[in-house]
Amino acid sequence: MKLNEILDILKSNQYKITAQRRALMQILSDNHHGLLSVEELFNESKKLYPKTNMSTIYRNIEILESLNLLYKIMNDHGVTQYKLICCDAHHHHIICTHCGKTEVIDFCPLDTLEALAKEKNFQLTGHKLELYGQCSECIKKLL
Amino acid sequence: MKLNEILDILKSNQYKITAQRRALMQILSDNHHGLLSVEELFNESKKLYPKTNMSTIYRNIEILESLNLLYKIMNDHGVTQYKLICCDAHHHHIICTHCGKTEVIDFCPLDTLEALAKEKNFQLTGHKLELYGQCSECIKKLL
DNA sequence: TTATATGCAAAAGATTTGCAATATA
DNA sequence: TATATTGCAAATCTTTTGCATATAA
Repeated sequence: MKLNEILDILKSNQYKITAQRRALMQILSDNHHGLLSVEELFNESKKLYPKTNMSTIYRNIEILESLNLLYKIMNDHGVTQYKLICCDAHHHHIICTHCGKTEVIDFCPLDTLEALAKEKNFQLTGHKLELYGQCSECIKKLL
Repeated sequence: MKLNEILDILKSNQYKITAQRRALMQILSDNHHGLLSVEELFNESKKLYPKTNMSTIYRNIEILESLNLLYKIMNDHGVTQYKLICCDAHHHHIICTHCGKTEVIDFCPLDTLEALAKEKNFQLTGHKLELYGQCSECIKKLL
């Protein structure tokens, strides 16, 4: 998502645009690479606005989550990582377990999932499909 | 998985069977309901062996994870939850977001996922497919 | 008997909160 | 100016660790 889009969403929800908030949104918006931990978000934000405080990062993550703008996972080491949810169509990711790089997967078995949920008498409200592996660069590095 | 199976795996890996360990394994083994948090594992274990300590729970979770016997997710509230991995065929779950109940889903689009990974030049090492919804009992309760 | 496991308490790490000061709109 | 936001430090919560003691095999 572009920076301006996020800022507009925030504004239209009565949030003010501060320098520290803008820095964090910039980092999230620019990040096409992968998933970022709170600490990474903090460190990157500081590069744009050195005074940023960790509580500010947490508080803004909370806001983004409440607006359903954040995709959140726990990696294999138990670290929570974030990424902006793209505005475009629903999709899934393949995630490099070595460097954290993600790519969008253009596949979703939603119809099947809905049928399966119905079979079990569950009302399906969401689903998660994540692929894990090693990207080509990391495979090279690891050889 | 049955209690004896887990205990056998532990024994064959040179782990001793203590009362607190047995209690935890019992809880995990008996649990066909859903996913349990560390705190729940602790409280349930205490019912079987009151002296059990929280560190013991953590240390045993660590062992089970190292033996790849535990399925671990972070729920929507950021709480880590566990469940024994069944020995039988690879499968996925549908999870009730209200009560935590899980049921096994007999579907996996693995072939497709492998093809997708190949397309992206990723070496696929794993994947996660989880369905979230509300089970029939909870739907009734929530009405 | 010996290696492993445990309890306890302290340490480490992650996240949240209260409050006074600051900055946005 | 009024309200939301931030920084700071303390509080809270979760998880890990060191070490002496206890226990399984």
